[in-house]
Amino acid sequence: MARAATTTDVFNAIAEAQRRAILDVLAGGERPVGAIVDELAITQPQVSKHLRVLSEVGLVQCRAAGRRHLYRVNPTRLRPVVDWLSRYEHLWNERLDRLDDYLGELQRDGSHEDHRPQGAP
Amino acid sequence: MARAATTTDVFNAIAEAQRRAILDVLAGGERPVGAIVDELAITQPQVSKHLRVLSEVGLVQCRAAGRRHLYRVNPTRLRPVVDWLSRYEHLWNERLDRLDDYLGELQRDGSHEDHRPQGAP
DNA sequence: ACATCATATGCTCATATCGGAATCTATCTT
DNA sequence: AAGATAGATTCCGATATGAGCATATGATGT
Repeated sequence: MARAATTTDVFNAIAEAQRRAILDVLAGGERPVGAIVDELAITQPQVSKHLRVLSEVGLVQCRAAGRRHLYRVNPTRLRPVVDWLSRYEHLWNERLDRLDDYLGELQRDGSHEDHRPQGAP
Repeated sequence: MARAATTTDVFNAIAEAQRRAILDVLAGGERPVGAIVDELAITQPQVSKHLRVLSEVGLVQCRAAGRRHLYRVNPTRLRPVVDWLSRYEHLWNERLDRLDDYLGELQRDGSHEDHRPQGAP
């Protein structure tokens, strides 16, 4: 056997730095492919292929809008990674810092606001 | 270029399921190679090779004790992954659950006990 | 219908991989 | 010293990869 397929699981999908970069762009809101191509220095076919991988593991979702395909990140699929990491977080001592972050966030927005539809300037 | 080397960064190193399994074993404490071989169903050479990869990215450290090599996990090296994930955690609505986990942990340790919000089943 | 824009797919290539089997090195035991 | 034990390393083969480039698909506007 060679290395596991990138579409095997989320761990393999996010192993590639460019795929993480794409997700980072999409974390700013729904974007067409071209916007990713412009923002990162990757060719359009590469972006499309990476989006395909991300899509197959469910990390992004697509919506057709005219001749454009709008991609958005689906962060819930990162859960296996978060869960796995949670076994190790307690091994180093930053619970308090992280707790403080969460408390701060909680206090700041106070409500359950969820899908901010991209405040495009 | 082919896929990035597994030793490129932590993301690539933990992409392989067996390597994560090895780390999981080591999360239970320092272990010799043979203990990993016994606990997981992997051949000794494979375990050694995986340990080498994990070692090169700093996820494990080795200590020689006689003819045995005791490995232990170095969880601080998971930090890049945690940091990257933190950009996405706020995008899904589990702050409260996670907060509760942290609060629970905290209460068990005994420090900071007055941050507990009311209710929270 | 046609030209154009936005995206997806197909191909080829070089490369790093994981697994298996054999072997080497270092240390302990008798 | 000889043998046994614990790990590490090397060689091999099969495979999936990411990049580049050309091309196909599909929607828009005129």
